[in-house]
Amino acid sequence: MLDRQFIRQNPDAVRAGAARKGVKAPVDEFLQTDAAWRTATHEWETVQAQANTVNKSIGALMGQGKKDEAEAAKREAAELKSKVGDLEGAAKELEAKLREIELLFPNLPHDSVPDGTTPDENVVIREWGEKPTFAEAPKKHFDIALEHGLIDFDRATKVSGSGFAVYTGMGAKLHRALIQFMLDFQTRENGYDEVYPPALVLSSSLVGTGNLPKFEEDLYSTKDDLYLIPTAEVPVTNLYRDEILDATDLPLKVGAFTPCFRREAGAAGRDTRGILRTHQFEKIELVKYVLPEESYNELELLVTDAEDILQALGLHYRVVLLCAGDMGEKGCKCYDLEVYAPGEDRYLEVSSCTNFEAYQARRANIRMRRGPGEKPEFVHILNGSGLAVPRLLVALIETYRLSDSGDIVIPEPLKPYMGVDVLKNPD
RNA sequence: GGAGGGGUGGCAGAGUGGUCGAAUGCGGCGGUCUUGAAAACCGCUAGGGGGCAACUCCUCAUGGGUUCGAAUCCCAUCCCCUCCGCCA
Repeated sequence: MLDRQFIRQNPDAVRAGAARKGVKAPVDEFLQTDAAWRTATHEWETVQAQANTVNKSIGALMGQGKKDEAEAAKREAAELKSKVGDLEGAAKELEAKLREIELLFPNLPHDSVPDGTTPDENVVIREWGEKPTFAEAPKKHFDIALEHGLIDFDRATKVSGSGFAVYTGMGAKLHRALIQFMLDFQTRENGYDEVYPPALVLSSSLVGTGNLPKFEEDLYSTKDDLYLIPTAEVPVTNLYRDEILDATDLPLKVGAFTPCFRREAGAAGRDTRGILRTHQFEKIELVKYVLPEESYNELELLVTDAEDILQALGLHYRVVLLCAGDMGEKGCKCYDLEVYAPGEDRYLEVSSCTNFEAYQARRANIRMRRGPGEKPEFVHILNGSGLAVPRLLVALIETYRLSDSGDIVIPEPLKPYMGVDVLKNPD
């Protein structure tokens, strides 16, 4: 959601910003409805004010024992009442319509975001490490997973259909070790408060983050008006919905591990082998509530917080600044972290770090107050994965499988969690 | 699932159908006093919308209803608490 005042005063800037994302913002519809709403509201309030005055006078007249005058006032009030009802109905209807339109506006890209419509136009900001080299062509993760018995794809399909994985044995343990390591790291080293939120949420929470009403087809829903979360961003961001935070408590940093559920409706047939794209996956999510003037600085810090994991694991990756057309509707500025997977010979997105500015805060009504007597202001909200588990696991086993023996070397930080240094090739 | 109780401002806690957006206390802020602090005393202290402004409207869980008028009465929904049952 954008600031109403801003849209009124800068309709062209809103149109232009949305256009950079390849989205048409309903600016004209907004302006028209907004004007009608304000007119209707004014009319309603004027008559309501009259009615209030008359109603109050009735009480006073009764108190003074002026019965006749009170009766006359009652008749007048009754007339005003029906007028008020009509006007109120009209105003409320327009307000609801305005809100509906408002929720359809995309967020506007920041000035520092490059133009572009496809991933080809994203900009690589920096790379870390080097592409690992192998004596033989490195294996793909699903072959390694089968070789080591880390994942049972067939039984996953039997149990849940396509797009799921059953991690088995050391695969399950590695999966768990990554989660444990990342959460421990972000809470110990980077100052995030750990939270374990529900994986089922009300639709109102999804409106708050911007997933509804526009992107319902991406979500799994239940018969109970609850949705499965597509990311921990949803429950965590909504933690402070309708609250006014104390500015001195900012930045508020929350880290959460959850499963994530996505229908991947638009991605059927893409990345079908292995665990590159599944309907359920696990990740650690980092969410920050910050002062508006700090949010772009906080975005850079968020990116490095997520990078810390990849560096600790010694995995080659790059940081990509997404162009306006590729970053989705909700963000102002977004960096992707892409880890290199040797078997795939490509970079896999394991994190998207986004500054939403006040877009989500406005939808979810999350504000802060700078001091006593100050007006509440919307906070800026940022989030990023830190990181997504399956793709990280892919990069890990593809990077650390030794060509000659087929053994998988466990990187240093994971050893305490794994209890072993190497996954021996069973053959 | 059954029975009962309850949702009021940052918190606690009053509230008779008619100057109640709401007593009082605590907390917070400002002031007097003090070398400074404490204490005491005085004042201020909910959120949102519209309007340049004066001002005005809405909000006492939410949505309906009764009434000229609802925090107050009625109905529905949601949430919380207690007891019983069930359960990891």
